[in-house]
Amino acid sequence: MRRDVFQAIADPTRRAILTLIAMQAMTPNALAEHFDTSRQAVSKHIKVLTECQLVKQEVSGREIYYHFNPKKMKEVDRWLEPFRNLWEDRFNKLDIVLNQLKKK
Amino acid sequence: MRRDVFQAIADPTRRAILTLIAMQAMTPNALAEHFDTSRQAVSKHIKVLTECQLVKQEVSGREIYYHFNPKKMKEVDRWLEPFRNLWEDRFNKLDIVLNQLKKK
DNA sequence: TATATTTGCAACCAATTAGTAGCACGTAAT
DNA sequence: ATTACGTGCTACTAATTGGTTGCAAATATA
Repeated sequence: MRRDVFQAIADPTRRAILTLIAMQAMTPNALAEHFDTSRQAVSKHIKVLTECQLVKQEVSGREIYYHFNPKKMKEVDRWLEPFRNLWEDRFNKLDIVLNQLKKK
Repeated sequence: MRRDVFQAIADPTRRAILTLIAMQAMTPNALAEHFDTSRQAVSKHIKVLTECQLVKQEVSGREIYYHFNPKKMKEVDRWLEPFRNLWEDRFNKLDIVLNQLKKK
C-alpha cells in the first residue's frame, strides 16, 4: 500500500486535521467534532497520517492524543525546494527587468 | 470533480512529470519515453496537471509543448508556511527548553 | 492525394479510497 | 460488579483513480 506524505496531504479533511493538531494535540473524538463526518471516518484519516508518520500517538488512559510531527512534513518542503527557485529567483529578475523598462 | 494542486502532486508519476517539464517544456510523446507506461496514461496525467493549472500548453503545429507553471505550485508552499515555523525556529527553542528541564 | 504522425477523448476494467455500521477491548465511573 | 465511554479494527458499499484499447481530428510528409 502506497503511504507517503504526498498522498496523505491530498485529502482536504486530512489537511484540516493536521492544521488542528499542529496547534494542539487532540483525541479522535475531539477532532471529529470539527467535521461533518463520523468519528470512524476521522479515525481512518488519522490512521493514514500515522502510517506515514505525520502524526504521533500519546496514550493517556482510554484516550489517545494525536500530535503533529513537523519533521515528516519537511519531506514536502524538500521536494518543493528546487521549484521554489523558479518562482522566486527568476521572477525577481523578471521584476527587475520590468521595472527598468518602466523607468525608461 | 476535485482537482486541486494537492491531489495532483499525490501521484509519483505526476511529480516526475513536473520535475521534467520544470527543466524543459516537453511534448506528451517525449514525456512518455521517460516512463514505463503508455503515451495515453501520461496524457491523462497531463490532463490532471492542466486542469489544476500546474501546467500550461503551447501548441506548435501538431505538437503540444507542456510548460510548468510555478505560480500554481506556490499554493503548496503557502499551505506549508505555518508548519515551517514548527520545524525551524520554535522547534529548536522547544528542544532547548526541554533539555534544560531534564538537567534540573 | 494518400499516408504517417501527434494528439485528445471516450469506453471500459482493476485497484484504491472515503465513508458507514457493527463489534470487541480497555479504561473510567457508578 | 455493572454500566458508560473512547478507541481500533473488520466487513461492506459507493465513488474515484490509474491504466489500457480503440478511434477520430488535425497536421506533416511522400
